[in-house]
Amino acid sequence: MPAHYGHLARILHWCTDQSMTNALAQMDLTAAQGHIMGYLAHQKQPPCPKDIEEAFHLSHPTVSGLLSRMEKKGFIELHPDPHDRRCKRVYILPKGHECTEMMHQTIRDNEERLVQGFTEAEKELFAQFLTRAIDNMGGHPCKTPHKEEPTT
Amino acid sequence: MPAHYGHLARILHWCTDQSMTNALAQMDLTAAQGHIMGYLAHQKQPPCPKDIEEAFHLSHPTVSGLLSRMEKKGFIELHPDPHDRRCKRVYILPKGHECTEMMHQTIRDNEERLVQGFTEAEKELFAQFLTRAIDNMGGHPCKTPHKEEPTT
DNA sequence: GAATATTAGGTAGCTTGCTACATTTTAGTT
DNA sequence: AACTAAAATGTAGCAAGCTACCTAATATTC
Repeated sequence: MPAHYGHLARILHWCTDQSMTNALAQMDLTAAQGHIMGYLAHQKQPPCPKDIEEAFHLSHPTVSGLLSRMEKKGFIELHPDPHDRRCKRVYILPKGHECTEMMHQTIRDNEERLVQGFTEAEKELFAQFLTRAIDNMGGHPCKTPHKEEPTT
Repeated sequence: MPAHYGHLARILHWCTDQSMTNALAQMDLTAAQGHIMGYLAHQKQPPCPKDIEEAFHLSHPTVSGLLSRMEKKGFIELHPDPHDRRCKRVYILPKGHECTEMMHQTIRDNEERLVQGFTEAEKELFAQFLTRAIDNMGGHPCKTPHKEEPTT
């Protein structure tokens, strides 16, 4: 039995995820809520829950629950869209804005740390290997899971 | 911004996980329940819930819930340990045994497929890169997450 | 031997994921 | 204009993770 690539990939993913989760916990955000904050910060217009569902491939009850908890903690506000009374719009409050730079810094730190001691050639090869392995597994069928998510 | 190694690792992990989850679903097992079946099959003695908690780093209420649902579906049976009335022992029923070879075959298929078209040297290098990246991230602090788990 | 500590497990209640069904509003058809 | 189809969200209820607190049985200690 050679190397367990799948298992190694799981562990590596777990490491980066853990790092972000810890950073978010210090701001009173759960991992899932942090992912959504990251998405919100990248949007030009306040998105509606439907947009979030599609970006993260989540069901609408899941998004609904996440947003209401984030609203309760004062990170966002939900207001009905005046042009379409079916929709709500998600607005970031100041407390929410404070999180995003912290999150981006965490991502940058992780990326740097992950390939610490790699030569430039090794970095390139590593990325190629990961990409080829993903392709071999049939790519990411649901387009790109967590597409807009700046996490990890 | 170079390659997002963390993100690629997440996607690769997702691919292999998906493959196992689909295989398990055909046997009326959820992913978490399948992981536990794999563990049970590798034990010499029928373990108690406590052993499972430690092997998978899960809380006892979580394990308790999983086992009771697996028992309800006829994959396992729980009997009190005659030597220690605090403990229960988890016994695999025939229906449970049917799952494990299928699971192992799925793992073998995934591993092979993942590095399809890789030369032997490339395989070795890939495993090294993954391991080095994990080390750079501080390893897997909680010893090895999902240690005994043959899944992925 | 009796009091105390540890250990295994249960229960309650939370978050985050899901599906299925109901509701409301907009869009499209005739 | 009225009817139907589609779209956005809400609600109910389940799985799987957690923490916190409780009970019962074994181990330890005095």
